[in-house]
Amino acid sequence: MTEAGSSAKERDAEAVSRFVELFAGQLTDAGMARMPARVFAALLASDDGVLTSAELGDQLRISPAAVSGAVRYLSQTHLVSREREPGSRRERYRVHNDQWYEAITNREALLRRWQSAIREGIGAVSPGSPAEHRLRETLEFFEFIEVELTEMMQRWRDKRDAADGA
Amino acid sequence: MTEAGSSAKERDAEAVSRFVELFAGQLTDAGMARMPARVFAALLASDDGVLTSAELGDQLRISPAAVSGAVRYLSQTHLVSREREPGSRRERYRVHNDQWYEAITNREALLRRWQSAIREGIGAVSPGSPAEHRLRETLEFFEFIEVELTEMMQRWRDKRDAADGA
DNA sequence: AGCTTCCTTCAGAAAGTTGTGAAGTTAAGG
DNA sequence: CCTTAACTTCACAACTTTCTGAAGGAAGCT
Repeated sequence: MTEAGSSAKERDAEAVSRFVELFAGQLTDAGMARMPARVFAALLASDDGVLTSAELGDQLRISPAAVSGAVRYLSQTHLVSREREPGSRRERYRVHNDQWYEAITNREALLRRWQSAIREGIGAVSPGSPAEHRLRETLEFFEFIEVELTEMMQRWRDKRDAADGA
Repeated sequence: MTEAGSSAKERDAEAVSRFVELFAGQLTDAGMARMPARVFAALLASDDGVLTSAELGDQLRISPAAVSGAVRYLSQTHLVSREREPGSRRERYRVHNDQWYEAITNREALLRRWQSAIREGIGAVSPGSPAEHRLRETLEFFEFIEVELTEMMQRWRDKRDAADGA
């Protein structure tokens, strides 16, 4: 009876489910919608990082429609990729570490929109006012962050490559 | 008639309002609740970075209750600070660039919770499995980010100090 | 001390969001 | 070519969130 006890040799479905819900909850708090968060967490904890629609619906007790909505969001934001096993109509969803690290740190589009909004603001306040100064500094800050994030991810890739190569 | 035309010498209340709503919208998209976002944007665009409750309610067309809720959130998250002019019951809210840069980049608490959740997950999957490997790398990534963000903000402060000192 | 002004809290109405069932679409497989 | 399995879309119901008006409380001013 090696698998009946809590020998920790085998995957404990219940403990995995607890993790999935816990981590999904954190992601939800951080702003991600609930279903995408749960699907993402389930994929992260899955054995090979791949699950089918049916497996997801089954594990999370949600309808096919909910799975569909969640994976659409996740693949649009590049947190997971969809695959189709050739000669099957079963779709598979995969989480790939390299991909989703990039996805969550790629705030470039967001930062650009913010910068653009701030420039609007600079045009609206009185020239030379403290408000203008404040907004200019804010703009500089966002520009700084944008560059820094890019460099940070390059450092991460280097670190990963070094670790894998060793 | 210098102020009647669009000479851009004066603050254009309507243009400022457009900026406030635009930027607040971006913040809302990024996950911030609407009222806090609007209040924050209004403070950013205000002349001295200070507004009273009444001014905020007036400018944004919202009830005192809404102002109250918004500033409670904003001061809890250190995006604005509250002041009380001595000998007045009028409260004033101030946005201070240095403070809120730190606030929005300080994701330490969040990252810690994520790390802790991931550790749970590592305990739940089969030792030696790809799932374990994936979760361990994820944990490393979050630890990396935590350090990097700290260093990034130090670089920002240095840059600011250098610019101000010059 | 009492009045007044301002802020906060709270219950509830209005608005928004989410997930489901059911119908529709696509493509494999006999 | 028809059947059938799988995914998607859509309308709606349940649930949440949000903002307001009204009542309550704190602190200055006379």
